[in-house]
Amino acid sequence: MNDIAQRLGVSKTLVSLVLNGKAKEHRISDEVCKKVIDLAEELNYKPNQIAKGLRTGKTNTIGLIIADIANPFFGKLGREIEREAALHGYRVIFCSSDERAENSKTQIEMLQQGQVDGFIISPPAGSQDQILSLEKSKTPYVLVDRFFSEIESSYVVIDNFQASYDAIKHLVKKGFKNIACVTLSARLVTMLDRVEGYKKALEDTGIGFNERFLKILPFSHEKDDVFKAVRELVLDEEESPDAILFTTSKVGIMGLECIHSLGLKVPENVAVVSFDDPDAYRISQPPVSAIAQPLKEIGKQSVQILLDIINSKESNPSRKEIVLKTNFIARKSSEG
Amino acid sequence: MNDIAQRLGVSKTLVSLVLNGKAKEHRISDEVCKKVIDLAEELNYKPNQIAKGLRTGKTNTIGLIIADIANPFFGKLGREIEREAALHGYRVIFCSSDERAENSKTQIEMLQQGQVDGFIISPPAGSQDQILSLEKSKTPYVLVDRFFSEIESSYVVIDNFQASYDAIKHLVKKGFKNIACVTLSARLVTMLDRVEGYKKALEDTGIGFNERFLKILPFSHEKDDVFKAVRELVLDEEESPDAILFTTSKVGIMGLECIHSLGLKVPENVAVVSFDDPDAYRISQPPVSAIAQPLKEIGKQSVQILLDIINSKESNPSRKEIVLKTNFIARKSSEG
DNA sequence: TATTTTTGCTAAACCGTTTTAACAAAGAAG
DNA sequence: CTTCTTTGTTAAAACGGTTTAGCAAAAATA
Repeated sequence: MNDIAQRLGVSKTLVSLVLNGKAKEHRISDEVCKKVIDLAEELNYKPNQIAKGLRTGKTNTIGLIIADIANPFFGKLGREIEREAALHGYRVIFCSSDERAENSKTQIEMLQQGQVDGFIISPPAGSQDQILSLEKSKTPYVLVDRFFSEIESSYVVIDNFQASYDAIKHLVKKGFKNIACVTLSARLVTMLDRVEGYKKALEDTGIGFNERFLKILPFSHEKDDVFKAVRELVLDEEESPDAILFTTSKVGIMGLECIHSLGLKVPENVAVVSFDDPDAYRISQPPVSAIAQPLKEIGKQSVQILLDIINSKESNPSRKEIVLKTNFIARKSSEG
Repeated sequence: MNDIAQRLGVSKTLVSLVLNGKAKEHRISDEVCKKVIDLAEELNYKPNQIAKGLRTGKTNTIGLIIADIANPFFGKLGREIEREAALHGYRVIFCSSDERAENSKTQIEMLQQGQVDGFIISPPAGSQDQILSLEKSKTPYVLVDRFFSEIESSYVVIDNFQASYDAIKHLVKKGFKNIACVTLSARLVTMLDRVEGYKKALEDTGIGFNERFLKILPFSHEKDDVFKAVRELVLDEEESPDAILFTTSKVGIMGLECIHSLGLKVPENVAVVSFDDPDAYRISQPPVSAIAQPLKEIGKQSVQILLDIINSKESNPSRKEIVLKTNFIARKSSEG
C-alpha cells in the first residue's frame, strides 16, 4: 500500500479509502480515484489480511470445529459450511476434535486469540464448560448436530426423536416386530433423542419396549464392541430381533460388517435401518435404508445464524433453535 | 499484555521477553520473571496471534487445500495432516477446491495475504499456473496425492504405476483374463500412472492391452457417465470383461452400484478391484479388494517437508519427492 | 578513585492496515 | 472584502504485540 501511495505521490490514507470503496463519502476526486485503482490492479495489490484484522478486529474467518472429519457426514457438512461461508466472504478454519473434549478445548482456545470472528461447533460429550466459556466471553457461536439442553445456545440440529420414530413405524409397517437398537452411550441429546423416538414408536404401535433389544455401546466404540453387541443380539437363542436400528453410520457400518461375517442375510434374517446415508449404504448389497440428514440446509442455516450473531450490534442477539426434518430413504435392507 | 505490565509496574517489553522464554538471554531477574509468569497465569493471558503474526511475519498456520472434502480419502488425510501439524504447534486452515481450478485459485490467493506460512495442496487439474505462481513468490508449499511433471515441486504421492501393476498381477494370478479399467480423463499424473501400470501389467503377463476395455470418463464424472461406461463394458455381447479395475473409489462406488443394479454377481460375473479403501468396500457384499493408501504416512511426511521448507533459511531448499508404497488388500470381490 | 564491564530493564520503532481529526484551498454568501 | 462552506487531501494515532538499541546502576577491574 505504501508502494502505491509513494508512486502516486499521495497518502496511504487516500489509497486505503479508495480501495475500501469509501472514496465517495470522503469526496476523493474521480481522477485520483481512478489512478489508485488502476495502479493497484497493475501491481496486483492484495491487502494484508493480518494487518487488516489487527486494526479492525475482524478476521472474516469462521472457526469450524467438527467432531470427526474422517466421517463423511461431517466431511460433507464441512463442505457445505465452507461453501455458504464463501458466499458471504468468509473463510473457514477447520479443526476435527475426534469426539474428544480435550481436543476441542485446545482448538477453541487456540482460535479464540483473535483468529476467528465466531465458531460453528459440533461439541463432543463433556465439553459443556467450553461452551459456557464461549457464552461468558460473548464469543459468537452456533452448535450443529448436537447441543446441551442445560445451556441456552443457538443451534441447528435435526429432529432426532421424530426420525427414529418414523423409521420404527416404517419397520413395523413392513411387518417387523422384534426391533433392536444399537446406539452409543454418549451423553448427547442427539443420541438420547434417537433412543427415545425408538422407544416411543414401539409403545405407540403396541409392540412395547424390550430392554434386551437395546444395546448401548461404550462411547469410545471400537469395532470389537459393536461386533460383540450385534452378535449378542442376533445369536440369542431365546429371542433374537428381526430388525435393527443403528443410530449412527459408523456403528451401522460396523454392524453390517458383523452381520455379514456371521453369514446372515439382510433383510431375510435381520432387517437394517440406520441414521446417516454414507455411500456405503447405497452400494451395499442389499442397499441399506437410511435416515438422511439435510446437510445443505444445516450448513446454510448454521452459517447464516452465526453471521447474524456476529453482525448484530446488540450484546444479546436472540437465540435461534433450528430443528430440521430428515429424509427417510427406504431401501432393500428393510423390505418385509 | 499492557494490563500485566501496568499492574506490575514494568514495561511491556519485559513481559513480552519473559513470556517468550527470552528472559535468560536478556538477564531478567528470576524474581520479576516469576511475578510476570504468575500474573499471566492468573489472568489467563493468551497473546493475540494476529498481532504477533503481523510483527513476526509468522502465523504458525498451514493452508491445506484438498480436492474434495466429501471424499473420505481426503477427509482422513486431512485429519492426519491436522494431527501432525498440531504436534509441531501449527494450526491448519482447510479448504476444499472440489476439484476445480478456479476454486483453488481463489483459496490460495485468499490465504496468501499473510494468513498462512505455507500450503499443502492436492492440486486440481489445470492449476499449474497457481503452482508456478507459488514457486515465483517463493511461498513454501508441498503437493500431495498429485503433482505436475512439468513443474519441479516437493510432493508426497504413492507409487500409482506399481499399485495398478500389482493389482492387475493379482487378478491375473486369480485367473482373470479380460480385465477392464474405468478411469478419469483428468490430466493428472496420478490417473495416467494408474492406467500405465494397468497396461504394462497386461503386456508383461502376455494378455495384452485391449483398447475396448479402457473406459475414460469425462473429468466431471457424473453418476450417469459411470453407469454408461460400466454398462457398455459388462453388457457387450462380443467381449465383456471378467474383471474391472476402478482407479478411484468415487468411480468404484458408482461402478458397483451399477453392477448391482444390473443384477450381476461379484465376482462370479465380474470381479472388482479399486483404488482407495473407503468403509463401503469393507461392508459391501462381497467386500471389495482395495488398494489402500498410507494416509498417516502421507500426512506426516507432507507436514514435515513443509515445515522444513518454512524453517530453512536458504532461499532454495532442496526438493523432496516422496513416493510411498500402497497396501493391496485382497477381498472376496476378486476371488477367482 | 577512575574506568570498564555487567546487570536489569525500558523507550521507541516497527509490522500494514484503518480511522479520526484536522487543515489548506477554493467557492459561496453576506 | 470578510466569513462560512465545501472540497480534496493528509498526518498521526491506533491495533497488540516483538525487537532493537540504549541507558542507568551496580560490580569489577585498573
